[in-house]
Amino acid sequence: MLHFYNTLTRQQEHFTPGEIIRFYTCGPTVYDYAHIGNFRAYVFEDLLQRHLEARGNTVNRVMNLTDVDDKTIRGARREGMLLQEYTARYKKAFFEDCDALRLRPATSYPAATDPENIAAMIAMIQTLVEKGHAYQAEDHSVYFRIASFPRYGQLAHVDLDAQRSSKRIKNDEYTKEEIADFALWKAWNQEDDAASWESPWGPGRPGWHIECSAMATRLLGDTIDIHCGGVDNMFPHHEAEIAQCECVSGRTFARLWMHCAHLMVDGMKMAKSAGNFYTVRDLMKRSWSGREIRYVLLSVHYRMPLNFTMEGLEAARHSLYRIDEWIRRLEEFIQHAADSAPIIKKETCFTTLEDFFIALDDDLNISAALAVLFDVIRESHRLLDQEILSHNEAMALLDWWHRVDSILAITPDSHPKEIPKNVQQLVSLRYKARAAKNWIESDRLRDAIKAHGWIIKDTKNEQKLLPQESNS
RNA sequence: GGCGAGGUAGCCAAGUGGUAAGGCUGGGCUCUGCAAAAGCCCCAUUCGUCGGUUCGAUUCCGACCCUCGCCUCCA
Repeated sequence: MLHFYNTLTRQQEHFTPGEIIRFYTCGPTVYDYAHIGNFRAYVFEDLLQRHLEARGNTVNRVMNLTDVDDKTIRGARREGMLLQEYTARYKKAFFEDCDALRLRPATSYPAATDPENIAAMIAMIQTLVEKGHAYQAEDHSVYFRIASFPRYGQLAHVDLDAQRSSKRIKNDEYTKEEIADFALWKAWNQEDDAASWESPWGPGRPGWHIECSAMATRLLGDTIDIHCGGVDNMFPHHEAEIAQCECVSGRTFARLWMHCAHLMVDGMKMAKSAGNFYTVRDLMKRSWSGREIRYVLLSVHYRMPLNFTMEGLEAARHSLYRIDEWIRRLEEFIQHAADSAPIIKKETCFTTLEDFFIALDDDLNISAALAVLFDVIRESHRLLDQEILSHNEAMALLDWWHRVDSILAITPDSHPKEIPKNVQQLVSLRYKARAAKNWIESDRLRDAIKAHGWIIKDTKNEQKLLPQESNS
């Protein structure tokens, strides 16, 4: 039974999936490399999708790409590039980073500037204007009339009347009926350069919120099952999406809203000025691998603030090695051990395997799920040590692991690195040295091999070579 | 000021009205010529503080302290 915390109701609710789960996730604004805070949200969404799929559901997930807004226009201008060229660069980078973090691709990645999306946005705005939910102001921009949608503020539990009287908000936009009214269509101005589309209200570009509303409903229908994002998108972005969609369709926009908490770095908000601002590629340059970054982002419950540190990455690395070693040992056991090992009662061991998935059913309780994994790892080592694990049981464990890893996606890359010739030579030299019990030479060669990026593990009758973790 | 999240061992982090999962670090041991990114074992009388309810609270209630986030376009 799936159970998720719904931001809308502030409660855990049963989630009953339909035939296809319609899932919308707010994607990046492609004006720069996405940072690990952004990716925390995407990893959380990936975990959710993978778990839903592991539970046998079909997920139709849409992630938008915001490729026109103030920042993209400014960036293109600064670099003297066309907007499309500029955003193409960061779209490409975004997908590279997604691959590095092993994010499952969404079903589609609509971009705001796709003609069919611009058309959908204009159609929505038109309907809103016709129904009296929107108006064109003196500056030629079109705004959503908050006063026409009493439920506005419901998701974030924001009381707009209180906001209105707040001193913090300066009424410096005189053209809007109310300060909180937000732009649906922004009239063109000089600084927009070529970022302009024709509309019934004159040339201009879409507002941010209408993008998501139009793309979500165009691709997934009026009512979607799950809508995710970071907490900071709750207000006003998601609030605005609800207002727009529900005023157009008259139906509930999203049944379930899920928001992940912020990521912090070294206990502080990540900021370029604080020098603690990381992109995925920054970390990979420092030789952290995608799966290590993924593990850190994955291993803290999504509704808890995540404190990202180098120590955390280090811990992730060691945890992953331990998992690697366990898989390696199981595989080796299956290969080498004939089915002569004594059969023990299967049922008495590993009764907790399903608990991994049951933990995730409970609002993605990843900590409890990982605890199951590590318990199983320890227990199977014990049984292997005692030589009472059966061949069949080892196969069953490996099978289980494949199901688990279809969610976690943390196995090392399946293509082992080619061992360079010079390293192979050093290894064979070391073999001879060891046969002659020349330990000084053996140790020297071990260091030499390590300098080439390979770690040696001596076992009873062979030298095992393992690549030091690098970008993978 | 308004709204919200959180304070559990050196660090990260689950959880429950009945006496504290898991990971990392550390210590011990096994293996090893020595090693190791190997394996096993051990490591919180205690869950921010102070009261209350209770046979019993880390878990429920109240107050207080601290940290963090959002409050109009930052995931």
